[in-house]
Amino acid sequence: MSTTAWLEQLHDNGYRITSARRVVVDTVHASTRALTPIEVYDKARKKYHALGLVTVYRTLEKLEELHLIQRVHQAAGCQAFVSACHGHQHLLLCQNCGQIVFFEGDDVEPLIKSVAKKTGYEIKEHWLQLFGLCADCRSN
Amino acid sequence: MSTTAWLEQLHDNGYRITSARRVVVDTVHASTRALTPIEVYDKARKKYHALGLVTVYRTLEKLEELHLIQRVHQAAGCQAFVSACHGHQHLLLCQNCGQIVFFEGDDVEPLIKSVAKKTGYEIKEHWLQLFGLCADCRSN
DNA sequence: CAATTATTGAAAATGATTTTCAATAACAAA
DNA sequence: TTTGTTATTGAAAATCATTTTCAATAATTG
Ligand SMILES: [Mn+2]
Ligand SMILES: [Mn+2]
Ligand SMILES: [Zn+2]
Ligand SMILES: [Zn+2]
Repeated sequence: MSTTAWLEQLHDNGYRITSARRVVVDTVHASTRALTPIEVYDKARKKYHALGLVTVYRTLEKLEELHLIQRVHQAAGCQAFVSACHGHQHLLLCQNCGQIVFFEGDDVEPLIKSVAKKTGYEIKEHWLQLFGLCADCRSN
Repeated sequence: MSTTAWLEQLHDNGYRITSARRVVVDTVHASTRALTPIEVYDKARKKYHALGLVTVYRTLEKLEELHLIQRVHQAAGCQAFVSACHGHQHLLLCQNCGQIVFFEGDDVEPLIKSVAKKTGYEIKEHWLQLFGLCADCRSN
């Protein structure tokens, strides 16, 4: 999904397209790492000096609401965001450089059924996240 | 694992057993829901009025360090703690009442191998969490 | 019991996020 | 294109969670 598609989404949902929003969208969209609001702010400000941190927060909030980005939970903290995955995918994160890859093809259904049976819960949702070292970080 | 075992663990690691710590340990240990520091504080203060919130933070920190409790990540927030699981287990949470159950027997190894192969990552760790409705919340 | 020293809670400090507000920029309609 | 309406902006202040500082106190050890 392109940055223009993100801007369209914003527009279609009644939000105005502003320079501040463009630069936040560009920044998050371009990153293969999860970025915190401050990191987005620092990167984006290089392209648009007048940007305010508040606007970064407000824009991230809207992008999350429209499911264009998603929050990434890590042992180190849970304030960072990445471009959202498409369809049923999960995250794989490099513990060294932060690089993120989505993968699909997990088959947790049998597990879910067995756990549901044992516990009496009706299971509605699951989170799965893998951590490791990317090819680059392994060799260097 | 009993509360006395937790206190022993604290003691064996050079920490003193105080009234404040006892009451924090009791509170977290007794709960089948994840509790935030403020929730622990409110509950524990009913038994020990002089307790300070700072001490709750400090005690939780030590319990986490000794792997007696673990942080629970949820869409609503990531500051809550529960008694830690034993061995290789994962969490199942009720989205309505917050009740927590641990389960084991996931087999994500084949998936991990296949993802490792596709992505070139060396996978070191995984998080899996299930969400749903507990038996009580389903029927009521 | 006495001496040592970790622990305590209050208060202040910090850091992240949210709210308030007046100025401005986006955009729909003319 | 101009114009009017109104969403959006950034600065500053407010709020909320967490951490640090500090002098008084309580837990341990001998
Ligand atoms: Mn899945
Ligand atoms: Mn597992
Ligand atoms: Zn890496
Ligand atoms: Zn989290």
